[in-house]
Amino acid sequence: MKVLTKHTDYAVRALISLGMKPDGWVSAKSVSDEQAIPYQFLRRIFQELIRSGLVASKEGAGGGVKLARDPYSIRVKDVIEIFQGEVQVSECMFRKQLCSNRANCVLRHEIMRIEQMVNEEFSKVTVGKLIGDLKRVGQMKNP
Amino acid sequence: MKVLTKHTDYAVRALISLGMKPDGWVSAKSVSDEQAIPYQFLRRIFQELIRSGLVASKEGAGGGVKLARDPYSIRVKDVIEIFQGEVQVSECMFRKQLCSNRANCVLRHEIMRIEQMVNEEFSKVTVGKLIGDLKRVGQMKNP
DNA sequence: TTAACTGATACTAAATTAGTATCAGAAAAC
DNA sequence: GTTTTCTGATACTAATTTAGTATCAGTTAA
Ligand code: FES
Ligand code: FES
Repeated sequence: MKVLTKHTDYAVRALISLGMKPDGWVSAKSVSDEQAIPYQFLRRIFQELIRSGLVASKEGAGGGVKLARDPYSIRVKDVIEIFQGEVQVSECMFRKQLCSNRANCVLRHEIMRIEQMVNEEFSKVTVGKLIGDLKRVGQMKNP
Repeated sequence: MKVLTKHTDYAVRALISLGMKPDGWVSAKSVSDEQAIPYQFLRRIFQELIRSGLVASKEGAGGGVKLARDPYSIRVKDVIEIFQGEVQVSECMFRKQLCSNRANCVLRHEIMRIEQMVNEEFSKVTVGKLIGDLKRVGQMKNP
């Protein structure tokens, strides 16, 4: 069971990459090279991030992308939601016909409790925090 | 983002169904009818559950399946692992070349912390507990 | 006017998930 | 002893999701 798809994975890494070069525009090409993400795939990921307002872009030579917001305001949860939709453990494990009182359903409670926890956890992790961690430990190659 | 697949969903519901009729063998057909799960699909799900030792089976007329263990010992986590493998948030968000010190990787820590929490939560929920909840609230049609 | 970019969108490939079909064999019922 | 009711095993197809590619139009700076 894998929770994060490549879309999310690449997107977070691309955002971190941008967050580490806060001045000026960065081309998708350079991020693609640096992070070894397939170029065209990354292009489309950026377009989503741009549409969602996390990333700003500038066309033409010398253009590129950069973070549109404070890295600490960009939560991994936001990225997941852009590419994978709302976290939901299961639509509804027990169908309506079996579960007359949906609002009070105890099973649903269990599931939603877990859902909420996952959401909270992914909300705590921001791009800014990840960059901070990386810098502190000094693991990422390109500074 | 959906965490549980139909396999897991159906399996848990089938296990609850069995757990509610603790005496004697129950045919896959009757569970299929009761829970509105495609028959052949359910057959294969039972075969997995049998192989994994959660369910016992008896061939021939009058045979069928039943829980092989105490319902309180069957965790939803076990079922997930049978059908969807280990819960893992992401293989490794930052590749080896970017992340020299895998053991100390801070990003990995975040991810594994979340992974562990999800696992713990799904470990707390057992078939027995779900049956207890259902009975207490009296929602499921067939007793 | 050319080179380096993004915007938009159509397309293909691979993997996973969901579901179906079939045949063999065991046990009970008749 | 043969018919019916069941599981064991396995092969197959369909649908959906995920991953990745390709192309062309348009913008900007040099
Ligand atoms: S399980 Fe869906 S409402 Fe109860
Ligand atoms: S992100 Fe994979 S080890 Fe650090």
